[in-house]
Amino acid sequence: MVKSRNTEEKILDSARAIFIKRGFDGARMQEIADHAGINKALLHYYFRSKEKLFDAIFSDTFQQLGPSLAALFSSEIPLEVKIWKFVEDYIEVIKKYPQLPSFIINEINVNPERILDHLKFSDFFDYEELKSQLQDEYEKGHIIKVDMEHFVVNILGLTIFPFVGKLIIQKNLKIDEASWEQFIEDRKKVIPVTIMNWLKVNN
Amino acid sequence: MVKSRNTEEKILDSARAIFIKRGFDGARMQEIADHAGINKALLHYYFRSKEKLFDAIFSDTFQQLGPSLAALFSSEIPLEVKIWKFVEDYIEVIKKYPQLPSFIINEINVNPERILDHLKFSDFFDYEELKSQLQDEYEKGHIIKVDMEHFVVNILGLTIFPFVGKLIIQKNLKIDEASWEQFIEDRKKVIPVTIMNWLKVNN
DNA sequence: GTCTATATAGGGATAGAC
DNA sequence: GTCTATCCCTATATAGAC
Repeated sequence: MVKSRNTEEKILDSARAIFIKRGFDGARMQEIADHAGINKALLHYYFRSKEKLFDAIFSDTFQQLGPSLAALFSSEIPLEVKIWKFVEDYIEVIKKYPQLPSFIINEINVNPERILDHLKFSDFFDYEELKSQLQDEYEKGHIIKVDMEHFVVNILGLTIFPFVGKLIIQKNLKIDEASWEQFIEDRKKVIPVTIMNWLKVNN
Repeated sequence: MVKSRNTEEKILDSARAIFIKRGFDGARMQEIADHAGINKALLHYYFRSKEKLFDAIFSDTFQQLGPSLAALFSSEIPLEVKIWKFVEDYIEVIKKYPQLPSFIINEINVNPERILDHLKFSDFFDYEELKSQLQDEYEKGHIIKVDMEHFVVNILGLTIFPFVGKLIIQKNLKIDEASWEQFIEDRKKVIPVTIMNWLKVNN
């Protein structure tokens, strides 16, 4: 029983690593088995098929993300603090799974129906709270008028894009691995500044 | 000869469509053949292997992108005009191949070496020109001091992310297909405003 | 639960007729 | 140049021993 639990976890960890690295179509059950140090047949013993194994790791991975961020964005703290904290937390989360955003984009592109149900933005954002907060700040004259949708897409784009475009950016802007870490660290400041300056009322 | 040219083009068009839709690993030579209305064996007659076919369409696709944008960014027009025009042009280009950014991210993630050589940011940006322009504007007191790297990543992130994240964004922000078109249209304004406000000197 | 061996299918690639 | 038929390998999945 204890043994079994360990094997199942080894499989899940290996499957996650390989699926994220290769994508669903590129992943091989053999490679997952090798990575877990077990036999291919054992994968099918624990999870009936490749599809089911994929579903298992995908749900599992997503339950590890999100929660902390959801709480943050729906909370009653000031908008500016929210932005700074969100970006910092979000970058830290992605750093743990740097290939995850690319992977998700991959799979959604290739097979939307397989993956879309797993994803709920609402785990991350409380839109109504955010929407009324933006409206509120605008009415008080603290910020310019912006659509919640563009606000969300701006923050996510600024935050996520460097991770999904990492190799292209690195190669073309000639940023080596050491500088890259610093570059990401710098974005924790650049992104909130970009957003806050965008929102700032000037006249 | 004329006939042959047409067949080759049909194959390239079909291959592009299927590769972009399914990714390299998910693409099937059979599906490409069906899409082109020809036989599977004919694919191998024109292009020896799946890999070679992939390389052919990839180079080909990229030669269609870029040129206009490269010229724009290295030109001597004012920074603000450059940003507005770049975003507008870039969005228009991506709209022709909306799945292309996801596809590139896919393939780079899964098999960097196969694809990375095809990609040259320098087709799009002249960094030195841009860098000195940013420095120049800063010294004149027109804009705040920003790193060229973050400037580039900001613009690209704001522009590209909506396309790669389309389905997630649509689903979670409840934007239907009709509104989506308008949303993208709106970004032609939102993005330059975001960037320009970010750069604005306030004190 | 875990292994070896094998069934079965799918897909890239080639042979050869026309 | 284009087709049909087929080869052959690879990958998922199952059977069955231990």
